[in-house]
Amino acid sequence: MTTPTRDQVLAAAARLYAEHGFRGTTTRQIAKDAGVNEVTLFRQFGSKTTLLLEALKQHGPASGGSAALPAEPVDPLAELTAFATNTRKTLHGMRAMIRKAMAEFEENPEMPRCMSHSAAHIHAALATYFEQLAAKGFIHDATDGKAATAMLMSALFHDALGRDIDPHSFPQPVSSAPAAYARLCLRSLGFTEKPARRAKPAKRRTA
Amino acid sequence: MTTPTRDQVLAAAARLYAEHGFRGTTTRQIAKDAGVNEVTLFRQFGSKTTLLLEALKQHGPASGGSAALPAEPVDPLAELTAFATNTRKTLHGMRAMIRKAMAEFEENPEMPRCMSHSAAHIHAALATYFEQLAAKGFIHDATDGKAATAMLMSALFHDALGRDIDPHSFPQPVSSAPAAYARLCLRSLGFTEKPARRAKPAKRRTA
DNA sequence: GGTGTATGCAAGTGGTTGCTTGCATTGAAA
DNA sequence: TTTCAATGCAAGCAACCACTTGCATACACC
Repeated sequence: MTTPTRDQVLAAAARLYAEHGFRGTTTRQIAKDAGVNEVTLFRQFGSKTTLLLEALKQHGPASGGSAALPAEPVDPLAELTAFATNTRKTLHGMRAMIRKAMAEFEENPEMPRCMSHSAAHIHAALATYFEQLAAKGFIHDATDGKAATAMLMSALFHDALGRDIDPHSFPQPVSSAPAAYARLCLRSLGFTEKPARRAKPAKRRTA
Repeated sequence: MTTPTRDQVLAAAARLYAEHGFRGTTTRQIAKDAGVNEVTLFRQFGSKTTLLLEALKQHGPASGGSAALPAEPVDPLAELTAFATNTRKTLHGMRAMIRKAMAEFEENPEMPRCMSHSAAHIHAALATYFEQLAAKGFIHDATDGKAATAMLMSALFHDALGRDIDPHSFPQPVSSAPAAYARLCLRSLGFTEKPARRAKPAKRRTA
């Protein structure tokens, strides 16, 4: 069922949705961008709504795995910085689509929810990582792990979505921001940049 | 020039924009909600675009002052918690309008920018507060104050905008979240819940 | 060859949208 | 009383929208 035509249509629909939102995306433009006739859209998907829903399910943020957190923490600051950098970049690449989906939440709640699936995965990976940090003695306890997870994800999310709108509200330059978020997050959990219990010294990046 | 008619129109326009966005807001509906004839809109404002721009300038988030941070820090944890609670509530009340404005940033950059004015005020007040915390010895230094400011604002912003979409990503219950954000933020700056240098014991709210 | 399915093309339908026009009404200032 | 600006009302306009219909074409499978 994955005809090339269908994929072209879904890709064009997802791209146009990210650029213009639901109301701003017209079936004529989708057909033109996909190189097919407009009636083909309705014959294949029935309506504009189901077409765009399918497009977001397929070309949404599900494809990017992007977790990139080690199962065994060794150098928390370096690892969390890499995670933050990676996650911010992924979110930044999808910022237009995320903004549109969030804005249309009241009118179509399914679209942002299908995106929050991937966010939930990242969130869960981060929470697990913090629990292991606590188990290994890198941080005092994990009672605040959930709140710290939410704060770090919020910082990355807001940075990815809002920096081009209001750069003044974010640390400059952008390349240093994820590291700052990671460092503050770890410190908020009591991390002192050296493992408490006996842990291998491991390689340590010079800040 | 502030005829009652004009104000009714602007209020209705702002409310409908928050609910349906730019494309979803029709001049017919604005006129109906404001209780005036549709042609009055065009005679007074010329076009739908200038009307909505004016509506967001006037009924945007400019009215809410809401800073609520003391000039002289005494009990940082209590004060920052109050600030976080207050700010989150304010942002939450405007979440629909903020979402729409952010989503339409590419097509109309002025709308979200006029909203970021008030965010900049809150941001600046928070940064100043952190500087005073450092000066008073509550926290070690203020080198990370800007990043911590951004992180706290991001947490409040993301919470206010995203909790109804994806509640699973945020600390539960919502009433405890601002306090958690404030506590983690202070700890990330080295705050140990008791002033370092000699500071008056002052009244301390029992947590 | 015959059949069925996917697609293209042209045209059209009913509805909505931003915006305009022409004319009547009001109400306050001159 | 006259004047003038603001508003209402009815109608309409041109464009665009999602979606449909009827028919021709192409291509795969039997």
